[in-house]
Amino acid sequence: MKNVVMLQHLDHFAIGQILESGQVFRFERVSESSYLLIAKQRLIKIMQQPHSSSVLIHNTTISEVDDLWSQYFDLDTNYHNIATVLSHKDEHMKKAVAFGQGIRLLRQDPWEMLISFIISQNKAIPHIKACIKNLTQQFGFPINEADGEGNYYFTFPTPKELGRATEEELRACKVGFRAPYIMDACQKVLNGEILLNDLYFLSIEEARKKLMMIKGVGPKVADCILLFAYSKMELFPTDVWIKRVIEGLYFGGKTIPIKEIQKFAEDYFGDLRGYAQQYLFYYARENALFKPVK
DNA sequence: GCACAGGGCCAAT
DNA sequence: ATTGGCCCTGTG
Repeated sequence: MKNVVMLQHLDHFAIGQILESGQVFRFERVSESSYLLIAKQRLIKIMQQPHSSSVLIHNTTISEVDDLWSQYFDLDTNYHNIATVLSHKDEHMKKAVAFGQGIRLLRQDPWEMLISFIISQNKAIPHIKACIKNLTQQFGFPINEADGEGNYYFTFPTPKELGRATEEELRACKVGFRAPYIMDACQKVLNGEILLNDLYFLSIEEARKKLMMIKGVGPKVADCILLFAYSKMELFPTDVWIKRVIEGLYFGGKTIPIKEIQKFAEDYFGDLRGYAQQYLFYYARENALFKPVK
């Protein structure tokens, strides 16, 4: 890891909150102020002291920051305005936004998000991370740079690479009943039935419908893909955490159907509901809010 | 040690 | 429209 780039005067950028808010799975926490991240076929180390507006990125260059990381970290979006609007909704949102101060919505790779969120269903985040790591080690290729301690990391396998896997090989990566789902995704992408690059230009409803043609992709998984890869900020993926935190904060703990929760989010958060979802997810999960008591 | 739930979805009723 | 089952694993 040789080249180091320093970014200064970053507004609303906290690497810990960004990576730990459940939108990305290919990272490792090295210390409180240091993370390894695998993205864009690269391995970088990001260092940021808590509450600092400066960030050090190891193993990259200025031109890569301009060409890759600026877009990946959504540096052109003004999060000050977003955070201000959401904070003024009510006291709950004020707390959630303050807690998640520095969160940004990453612009990630559609294929990686597709497979990652197929795997995510009915799994806990550490387990999701482990499965994805297994897949990359089995079917990706080594990134030409170690982490400084001799550990090697792997690219996310392409549709072609992953498409060569048998169901047994996939199950050996601990993905369980999702193995046929992954195979179906590979097949539909490889045979051109799903053109991931075209989804950028479709309406949300059309893109959603396309993604849900893949086995194992339902409404929640499709919304995560569209939010985290295609930057459809007017989506509000509603998982168990979001469902419980919305019910807890806005419906007195009453059980509410997911459809109604989505409608509430649309009316209440408007076009900012993708951001609201991210703050609320991080807030609820980190603080274990509204977990059913045993 | 065992029951349970985890960034849900499918298939059968 | 509703519901049981699901691979696997960390947590209680």
